[in-house]
Amino acid sequence: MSDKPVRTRFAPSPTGPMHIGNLRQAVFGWLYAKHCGGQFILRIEDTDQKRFVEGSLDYIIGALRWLGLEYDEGPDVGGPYAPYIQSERLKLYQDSVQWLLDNDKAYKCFCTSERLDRVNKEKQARKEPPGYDRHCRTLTADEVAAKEAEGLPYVVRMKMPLEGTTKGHDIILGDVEFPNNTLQDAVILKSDGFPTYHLAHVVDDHYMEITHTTRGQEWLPSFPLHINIWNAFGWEMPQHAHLPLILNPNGQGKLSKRKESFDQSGQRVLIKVSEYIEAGYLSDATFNFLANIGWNFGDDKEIFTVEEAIERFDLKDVNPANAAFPVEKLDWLNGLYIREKAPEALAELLVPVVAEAGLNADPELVGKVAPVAQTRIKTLNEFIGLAGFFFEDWSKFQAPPADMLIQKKMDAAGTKRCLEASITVLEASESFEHNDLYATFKDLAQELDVKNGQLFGTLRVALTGQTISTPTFETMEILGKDESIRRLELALGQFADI
RNA sequence: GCCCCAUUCGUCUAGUGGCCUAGGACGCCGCCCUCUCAAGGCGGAAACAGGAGUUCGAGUCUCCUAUGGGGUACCA
Repeated sequence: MSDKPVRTRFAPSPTGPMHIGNLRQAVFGWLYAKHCGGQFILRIEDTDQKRFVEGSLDYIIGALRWLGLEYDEGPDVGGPYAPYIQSERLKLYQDSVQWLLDNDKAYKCFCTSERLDRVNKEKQARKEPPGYDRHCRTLTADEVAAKEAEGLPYVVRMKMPLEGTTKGHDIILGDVEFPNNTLQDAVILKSDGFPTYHLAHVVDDHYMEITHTTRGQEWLPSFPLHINIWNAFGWEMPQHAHLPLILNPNGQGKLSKRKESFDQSGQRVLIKVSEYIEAGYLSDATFNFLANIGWNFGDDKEIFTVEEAIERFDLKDVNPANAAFPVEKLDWLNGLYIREKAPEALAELLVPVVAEAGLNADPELVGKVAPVAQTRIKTLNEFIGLAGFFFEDWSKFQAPPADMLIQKKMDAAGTKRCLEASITVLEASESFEHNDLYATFKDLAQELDVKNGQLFGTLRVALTGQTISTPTFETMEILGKDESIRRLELALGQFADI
């Protein structure tokens, strides 16, 4: 092992919106680099032209920035090992492949896809494992020259060992080994001149001086291929960590953006990072949540800051087992982070949410409402459902229907009486501070011989038009005397005919 | 089919041979508080996949089976 500075990378493909499971892979790589005082690199692996999706780079960068995973080098920030986009590094891969060819570590394969299909079908018919039959591996130099002279397209395949085992070591999994007779002569350079992932990532990791790789366990089966590529070049291999996968909440299959899944309560599981942002999840809560899957802080501590996580994190402590996505825990965690925010800070986060909902996001009003909603929302967006009425046009407030105003074990006459008495009390009220209001109305309930809940419930509905809302007297205080009375009178109007 | 990885409460996890009568958290249930909904407080149910070994002693080590997951592309 060397004493070179630790360098990790996150190397997504630009195939569309960023996946939440993908973001967690980035968290672990980033955390390890930070823990070691090293560097974190963003590299774009776009060697498959067909899967390229316009705008992907923005999604990737946006997601990383949102979560606070700043990278030291990358396509938009540059760095000493630029470029950081694989399609801009083709020469390097082609030269590397040429070296392997020259040194008998790889060979050109002229087989057509038709022949490949046929070979596979025949193998299957004989109940043999599918795979390339290494037909071109034994071509003589003359034969190769002849085919090239014909202008036949070719791919380059890795010349894998035929016997023995390939042994590897993984930081999380420990020692792993694979029988070589089950390995394939994988394609490393495609006929379009682009390398495959297998070749490109090895070359890049080497030249970018990556010391520790992190990637999902779905890559484990190709680990022996990569080991053989590293060995063929004679390069010192970085340490590898195959991270556990995030499975659907029911544990069936890995979390995928291609097929939807649902949690226990029937809610669709959010997959794209942008969906989490739009739904009003906080980045620090999301970070905490993601870091807690497959890794834990220790000391029975589940709530921690980014700094604390950096301090403690180590790849070797990552749990090797795949994990069902514990979505419901994010709601709890997010609610917790919301509650712990200073009210002003929360209000600041809420202003854009209110505006986004098409409401009047007056910062002063949001500042008043935020504290009374704080313990009642798990995501920023829930603020709208609970307290959105504050930000509607007050002059357009409609009186709720009578049956909504009438509380349990009450009738229209009784409700009317409550409203009338409440208006009288409010008009006479000197203080509009919610504690005073509470005391006043508690007395009124007694006078009227109704339960607190009956009187307060009617007031709540009259004031908010909702049965679930911010607390009644806090609401009254924010609405102010005139508006409160006006709304009660509107409600009273629903009982005009009795 | 073949190869690889994994397996502790419903879920995320602690646990690296005696400290385990298995700890924490979410969720769930109950009680308290209470103007709704929350939050908060208190309490509860709930797990070492199964079988053989190794050992004085196994959740912890080995093997087998089962189950789950991943891979098996000129995709990453």
